[in-house]
Amino acid sequence: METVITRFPPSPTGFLHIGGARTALFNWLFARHHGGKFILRIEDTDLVRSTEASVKAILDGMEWLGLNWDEGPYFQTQRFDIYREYAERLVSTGHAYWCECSPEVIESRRKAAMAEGRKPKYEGTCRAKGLGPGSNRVLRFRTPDTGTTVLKDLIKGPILFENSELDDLVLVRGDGVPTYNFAVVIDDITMNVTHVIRGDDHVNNTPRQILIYMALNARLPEFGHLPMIHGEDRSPLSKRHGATSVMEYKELGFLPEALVNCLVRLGWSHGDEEIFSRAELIEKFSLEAVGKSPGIFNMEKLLWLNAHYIKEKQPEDLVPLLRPFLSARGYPDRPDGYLAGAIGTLQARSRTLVEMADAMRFYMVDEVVYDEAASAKFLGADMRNAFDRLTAELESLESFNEEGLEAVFKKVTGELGMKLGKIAQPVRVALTGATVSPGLFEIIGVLGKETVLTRLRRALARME
RNA sequence: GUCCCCAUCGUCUAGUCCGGUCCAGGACACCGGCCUUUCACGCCGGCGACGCCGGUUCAAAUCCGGCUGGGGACGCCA
Repeated sequence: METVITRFPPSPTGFLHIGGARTALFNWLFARHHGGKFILRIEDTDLVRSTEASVKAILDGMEWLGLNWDEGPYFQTQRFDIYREYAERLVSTGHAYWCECSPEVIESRRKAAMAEGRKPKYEGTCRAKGLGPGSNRVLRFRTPDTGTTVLKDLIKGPILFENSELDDLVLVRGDGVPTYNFAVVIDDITMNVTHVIRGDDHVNNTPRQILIYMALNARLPEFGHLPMIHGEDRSPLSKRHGATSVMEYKELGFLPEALVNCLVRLGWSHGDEEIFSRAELIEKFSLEAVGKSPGIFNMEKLLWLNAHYIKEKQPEDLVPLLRPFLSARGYPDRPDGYLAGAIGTLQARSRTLVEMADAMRFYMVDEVVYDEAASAKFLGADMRNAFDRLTAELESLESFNEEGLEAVFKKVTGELGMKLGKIAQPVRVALTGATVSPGLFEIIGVLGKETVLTRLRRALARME
């Protein structure tokens, strides 16, 4: 089999969104699985809406997800000469002609057709005029009047289109800029793309594109159309469904491996498996296992996956990822080792880095803030004695490890004839300010002797 | 309106190509229980679906037709 070449061609009119990211991911995986090439191409022929900031945002998103490309990014605006050459070829072979119909006329005919319940189509007014190029004239493709165009879709199977349903699409605009349907075909031909994997919304463009390939005598690539991703209400994913930009997920504290895992399972499956490492994805990915029906993006599953990947990581590896969230909260700076220790106690309790950073507060601040209800309930005068004894015992404890701490707590509770549970919550409140936290001995181990004693004494002082 | 696509638990899906092994399996969420110094994690259990109607067949989630529902496209946007 020849080298597989796929591409991801975003238009730089916004951020890299969830749908685009999945398309990119599937193209990337397909190329990697087959040991082929993955090309990044920026489709910026919409001069008005394209921005450089969007290009940057898309590249950032790709990089964060780890979708590296082998060629590009190419920019369509830098390839006008190529398109012009192919346009001339189509004219000289009788596959394209110049049209002088004004956009206004076309538009009003379109509306009229819709109003009458007909499919709006360009009638071919200028087909036989034999016009040459001129200002404001567009170049149109001469679509065959009869016949059937077949799209052999790798995902959906064969789809038939009657050529009579199609009209003479514009290849080059009045200002000389090529349109999407023309530019993609030329790009995919000249970049030797072998597999076009893209969103479902392009199915209806495909017969037109196939006709252009045929007019150019170019070899057809394979096509695979992915079903769309919808929001909870089954409408196309948009802002009102929450975060749509990939980078927003980074800011919400998600790990790229979780998003990738979530995205790949939307439409693709491998038996009953849910969790896939990058290497496993590359090994197992195939278009045959891609489903045909649209899927709904499910935040709960993403959270579960993210929790999984947070648990799986080494605490040290989480430190640099968490730091931005920590400093955003204005916590004092702490050494890596200390942070890693704290993270280790929070991994099983955090679904996102945001949750983790929030839960980190008591590890970071110099003085804990007591939850009022908790302090009223657990830091009463009845605990004075126990805290007194505990403080004294801890003061003389050499190593603050689990065994030593447990021994101390057992000794004190034994002496006072109380259960561990009785003293645990008050100590927890004294150390963290709240009733919910990681295990007591874990916390003490991370906080260290000095801080623990300071916090216990401060709590003791409040017990009047 | 016209053309195109899709249809299994609330959600993601396995099974559908090659009918019987499926009174439909897994995962998320939800509900119980266990573990336990709190909360989580983990473990165990529960709830829950083949859109509808016909046809073919000894037998249909699986094949065929229709209907309904959803989505997409119909731009000098991509």
